[in-house]
Amino acid sequence: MEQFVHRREEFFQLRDIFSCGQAFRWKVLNDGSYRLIAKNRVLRLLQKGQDIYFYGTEEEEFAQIWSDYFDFSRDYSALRKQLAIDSIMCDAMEYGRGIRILQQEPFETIITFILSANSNIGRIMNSVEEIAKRYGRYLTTLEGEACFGFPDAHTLAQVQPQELREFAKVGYRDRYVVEAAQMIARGEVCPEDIYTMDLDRGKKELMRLPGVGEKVADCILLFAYHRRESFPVDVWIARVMEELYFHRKVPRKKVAELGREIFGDNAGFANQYLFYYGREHQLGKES
DNA sequence: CCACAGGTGTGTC
DNA sequence: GACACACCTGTG
Repeated sequence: MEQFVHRREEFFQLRDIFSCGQAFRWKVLNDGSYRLIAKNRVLRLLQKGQDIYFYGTEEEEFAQIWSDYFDFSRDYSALRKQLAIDSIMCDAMEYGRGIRILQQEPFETIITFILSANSNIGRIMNSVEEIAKRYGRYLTTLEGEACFGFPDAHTLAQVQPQELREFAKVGYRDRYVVEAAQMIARGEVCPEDIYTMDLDRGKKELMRLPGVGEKVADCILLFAYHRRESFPVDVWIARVMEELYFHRKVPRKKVAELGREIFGDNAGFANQYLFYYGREHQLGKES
């Protein structure tokens, strides 16, 4: 019998957590459970109502690794009360009831969000999968499929950009990925240091990496460094905010500023609820 | 075949 | 600092 850990949580839905655009290495299996690859480990998650079963781990590892990864120490009930400032947020939070912001690994998050620029979730997931298959460590085989971890900076630093383009279909982002990995491998940018920086300083540091602009830096800060005040503005968030809050066209930079003003310290959570709600309902799109 | 989606980098004013 | 435009691939 495979080892597992059981938790019961009101605000936790695998579907919401994985399809809200923050993570790319998950898959729904035949029985409706989810397979997640993270931290060079494979986890299988099964949810029945508010009961969540984490297969392939035990209490000690769960406490050490997965508890923080799934943000178990946060009181989502209290967070939701703080964010219930208007009917828009209430609707968005009801729709994305089970969203949690994951605490993912910095290097993997940096690379996957470099790939995310000017792309879409399906394509990003394919690219990341191919990169792991080719350069990552073999972990285990699940339902006949081999699972690989995400490679480290030293490994990706030695890859030929052209190879990445051919195998992983990353397009012109090939050199961004390799050059960013090289800067990190050389210690020019140190992902660990960013944990201790304030938001602006951390953002500036990340933006030294090629392919990392305002939006990607904000995503990395939110999804890897758990900076909940970060407010990434992509095309969806811009549309949702313009349609629901501003009722006019607003420049990206201003949307980010206003988002932080409206939602304060929990702007990142508001952002995720609104993104998920807006994108699923195709809000603000013409025709 | 063509249109469209999607952030960043670069070049121009 | 504001803008236009190129960049690559998948999908409709």
